Amino acid sequence: MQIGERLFNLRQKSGESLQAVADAVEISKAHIWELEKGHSKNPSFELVRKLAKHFGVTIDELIGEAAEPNAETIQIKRIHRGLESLSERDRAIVEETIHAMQKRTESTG
Amino acid sequence: MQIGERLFNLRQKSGESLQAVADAVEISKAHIWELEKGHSKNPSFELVRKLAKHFGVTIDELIGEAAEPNAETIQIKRIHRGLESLSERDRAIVEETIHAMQKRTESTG
DNA sequence: CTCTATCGTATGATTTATCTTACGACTGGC
DNA sequence: GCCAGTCGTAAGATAAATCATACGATAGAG
Repeated sequence: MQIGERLFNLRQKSGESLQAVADAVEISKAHIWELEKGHSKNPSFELVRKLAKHFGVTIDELIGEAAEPNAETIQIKRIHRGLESLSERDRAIVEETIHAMQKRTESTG
Repeated sequence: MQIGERLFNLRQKSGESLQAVADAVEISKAHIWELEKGHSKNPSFELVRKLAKHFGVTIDELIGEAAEPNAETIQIKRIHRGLESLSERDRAIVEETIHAMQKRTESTG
């Protein structure tokens, strides 16, 4: 179970500081650290939910026995989150960019 | 969200007393009552998990937050799929693009 | 080199979840 | 009638989560 260890791994993979995830889930960075270190176990359900959402993993992936996602999927999920804050118009631009990248990659290799 | 209300309904449906579910999830009956009455919100994740298991519902059914996909989330999911076919390098570029868009939107209003 | 910001760490304060205990209302058995 | 048990309710105590703050180390800007 060790939520602390998972939390630490997820944070390392996403390359964020304690403060960054603390801000994202609206909690003190001290508490994030305490959770990672195991000085605090049994976080509230609400906090677990926020953490899972922020890291783009399911609650089972954060707490349960499910395997941890690799760096690649974390990057994708982080982008995914960023998309939500964009306007539909901007998202359309992003989508075109991706299509262009795909075509370029196809022809190159 | 009102976990208390859900809890009460589930308990009524199962016809159990406060003490019965308290025993089942290994917690005091007082606390079950406090949760139902809303005198305590934000139970620990572990407790929520036990309660869901005891009542035979999923955590989502206990806490309740079913999200029907709208047009926006559909667009996002489409982009998400596109991301998977990109190289890590290209994805990093996409991410920067999104960040730039976010900043522009922030400053604009 | 110095100043400043940010990193992880850590401690003591505060808030909140959770527990212990007890109450009055209501039952069923004697 | 009374006694014992269980019900939901509630207040007060305790434990634990969460916070506010500060420290030394490190890295970058000037």
